[in-house]
Amino acid sequence: MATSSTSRPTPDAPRPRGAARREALLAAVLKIVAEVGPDAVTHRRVAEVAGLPLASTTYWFDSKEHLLTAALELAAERDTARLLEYGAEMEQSGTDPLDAVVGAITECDDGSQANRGSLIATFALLLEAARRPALQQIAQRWTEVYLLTLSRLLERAGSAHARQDAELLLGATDGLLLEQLASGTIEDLSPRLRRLAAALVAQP
Amino acid sequence: MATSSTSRPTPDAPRPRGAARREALLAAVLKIVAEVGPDAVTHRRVAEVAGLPLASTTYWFDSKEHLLTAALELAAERDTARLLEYGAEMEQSGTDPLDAVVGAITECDDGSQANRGSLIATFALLLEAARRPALQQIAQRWTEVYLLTLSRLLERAGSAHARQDAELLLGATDGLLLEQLASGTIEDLSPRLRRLAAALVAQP
DNA sequence: GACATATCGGTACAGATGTACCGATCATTG
DNA sequence: CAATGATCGGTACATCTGTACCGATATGTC
Repeated sequence: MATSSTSRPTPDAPRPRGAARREALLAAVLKIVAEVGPDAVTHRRVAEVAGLPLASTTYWFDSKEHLLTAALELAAERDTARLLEYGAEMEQSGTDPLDAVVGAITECDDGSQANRGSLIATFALLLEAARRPALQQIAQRWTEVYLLTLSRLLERAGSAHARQDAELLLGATDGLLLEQLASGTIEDLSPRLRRLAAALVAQP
Repeated sequence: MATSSTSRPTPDAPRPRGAARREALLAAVLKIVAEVGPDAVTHRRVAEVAGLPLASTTYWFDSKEHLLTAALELAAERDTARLLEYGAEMEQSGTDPLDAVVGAITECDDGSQANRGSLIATFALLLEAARRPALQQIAQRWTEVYLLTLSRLLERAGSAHARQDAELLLGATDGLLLEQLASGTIEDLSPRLRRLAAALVAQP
């Protein structure tokens, strides 16, 4: 057995031999979620997309549930890592804080056709969290990292209620993105978010 | 055959005999989506939840796809009807426009435990629309009704860019609700939305 | 009343599904 | 080198899936 509890091999360990397979399987899960939906994630399809035998899915992941959980974890980790890096970058360079705020959001979550798939996957997995307590912790940490980064930038931009403003800004972004996905429209959100950020910062 | 094209019997018609069954099936779909997820919507489960024989599902709906589409349509229709009513009410009574704006949103989409289920169903179906063009039209009309109602109220409240503000406000609401669902937290969004609305209206 | 049609309920079936199992192969340790 | 355990790949199986079918019943029209 390679993994009994949730995602044992990845975190620390000196990377077991088949770790590449594990990652290929997770990548396949995310791809399928994005292109077809979470209900299309079956052992056979995951194996096929990853180019691996069926049994590899049950070897590396105890169950389908585990497969989905690990995939959300991976997506969240990647996203937060990218965001933290971006945040540090913006704090060092002298970029206009308001630009940095909008950039921090649109950088990761732009509505481009290329990212549309992974965006759908993200929302789908977030929604899964609404029903599985095990995933809620991941979702919490995820939004927490976003809020921390945003509120720090907002503070530099002169916001008197940086935390509250960050919450509203992040919420607006997620909501607008979801609406765009649902209605099939594609527009640049930057101007709107900039207007929102400006309005919030100007508020005493 | 009772229904060949998408949702024939419901719109006008003198209500065919088995309409009650049709509605019971749709209600069952929404219930399942809310409690377990869209992938749990199977003919057998729908029939069981609705207390009807299996064959009734294939009789009233051509396919599983049709079943889901009709369910989204129903949810959207109910919601928009309620919103339009609320909007008209607020315009007649002399309610403070800003209160009305926040009320229009929280009235329908409060985060109470009772509504949590239907809220999850709504988001799940919205996400389905991201992948099925047939649903995008419904999603578009849905958000359009919201934007129209909100922007009218915002105009009365003195907003110089009512339409833009409505978009941001609606986006923020959806996003915050989704984040709450995903992280398992339950808080009253009214104060935050009120602050947002005020900030937007104050912006020249 | 009789007839056509809508509705109903039970069942059948081919295919997909999650997962268990088992023997082969590989890397690593002693 | 031997041996031990991780890794692999193929297959089996009970169950669930969507949907088709068919005979029975209810309803409305002449």
